[in-house]
Amino acid sequence: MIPLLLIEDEKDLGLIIADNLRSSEYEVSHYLDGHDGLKAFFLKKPAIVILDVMLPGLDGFKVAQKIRERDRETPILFLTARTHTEDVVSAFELGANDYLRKPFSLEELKVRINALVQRSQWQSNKRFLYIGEYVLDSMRQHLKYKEDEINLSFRECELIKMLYENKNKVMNRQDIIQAVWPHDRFFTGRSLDVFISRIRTYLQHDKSISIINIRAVGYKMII
Amino acid sequence: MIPLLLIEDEKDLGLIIADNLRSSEYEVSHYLDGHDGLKAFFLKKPAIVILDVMLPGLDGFKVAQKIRERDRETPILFLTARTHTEDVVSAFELGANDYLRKPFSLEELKVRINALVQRSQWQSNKRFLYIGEYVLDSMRQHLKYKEDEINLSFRECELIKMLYENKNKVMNRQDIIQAVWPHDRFFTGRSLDVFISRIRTYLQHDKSISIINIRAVGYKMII
DNA sequence: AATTACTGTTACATATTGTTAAAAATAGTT
DNA sequence: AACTATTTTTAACAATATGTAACAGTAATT
Repeated sequence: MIPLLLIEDEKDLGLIIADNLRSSEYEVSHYLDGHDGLKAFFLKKPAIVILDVMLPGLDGFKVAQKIRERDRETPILFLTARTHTEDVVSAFELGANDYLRKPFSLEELKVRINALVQRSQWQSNKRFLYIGEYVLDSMRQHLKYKEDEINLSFRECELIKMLYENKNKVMNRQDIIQAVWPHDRFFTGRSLDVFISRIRTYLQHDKSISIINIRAVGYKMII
Repeated sequence: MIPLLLIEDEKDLGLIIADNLRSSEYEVSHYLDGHDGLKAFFLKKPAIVILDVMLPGLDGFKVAQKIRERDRETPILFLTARTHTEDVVSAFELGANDYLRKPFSLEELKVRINALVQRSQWQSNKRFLYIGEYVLDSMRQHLKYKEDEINLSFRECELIKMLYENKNKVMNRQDIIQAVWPHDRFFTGRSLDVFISRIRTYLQHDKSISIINIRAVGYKMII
């Protein structure tokens, strides 16, 4: 079940949406007011937020803004009755990921929600990562290149996943270590370098993939 | 300029869209037919694809499918005249990232495109700098001259980038140091001069590039 | 011209990273 | 428990990046 936060003041509409989504794979928390909704966000950490623009108390834009101050990942989908494009523009500027004009079909809403959740990192337990010409099956810890399949160890797999999910960004050593060796609090050794070396050789067949070092900072996977 | 591929068979609509987008920051390639558009995709590697559903030759769904067989990253936005939600469902299943119903406002289209491009990995429109006869891949930290490719270190790359982005302007020492050595707060040494010396030798093949010193002030890249 | 301040260049010292092999730890099996 | 296979860490050495020092060269100032 995927936790979903719905903030919508029209009681009936809210109920219908909530009901409909519950019957698929979502666990819906429904709030009628901006303040309550915002509080619930930080409490429940939903995978996605469905947010009405016009709300009593705190309007949808303000709620989105508050959310984005502390969370840049969770997708937000706006529901809007207004038709002005400026609204849409400001919604996107506030970090909205999509919007839907009322009236909308429930089918359409579901499609959008699925799309957003699927590509959001809430699903970072995504099983298959398509890394250049490689396919990483993070569940089975397999790395496939064309017909060849390599068995990865747990940490090898975690490291590749971590770098790929942050591709084209510099990841500093500490953050990588935190992510891949979460329990070793006094990790001082050079295992990371050894693992980097190893996964470089795994990934060497696709020339468009490279892991570069930023001296005294960390690593960056480029693809 | 961000490369954008538009595949739309209605000539006039296509022209209007292309025109409008060109005036912002997009470099639009417009194709009227699925087959041509698909070919163009692999040739031009656009940052985003705008794809009409109904097309002569290969329809939009098939084009998307073919694209997704080899590329899972580039965002695809569908334009559809049909209203059936099933269409939308199948579009998303094929890997579409968004869709827009005709008729739509150009403003809205732009908003959507911006949102998609921004969160896609193609933010690297600054990736390649064309410095005289050299090409700097600032992501991979490579400097290419004709067939030769040099691996740059992180700071070498930053320095070249910094000077090139401010070409023909005098940059004073402190500003350069701030940009390239952001953490070293008590950097007093002469590394900058040494690095300048080094990148001068890297860039020596193209006589039209020079880095001159402005005594007691800083450096200026002339090109 | 002599002095001074700054820059160019080279060589070297040091710190960080790359790579390989072996040791140690862990998990799986008999 | 003993043995085996696998994973992870450590150790050692090689390669590279960066900073420092030294000295040569150049421009400005006296």
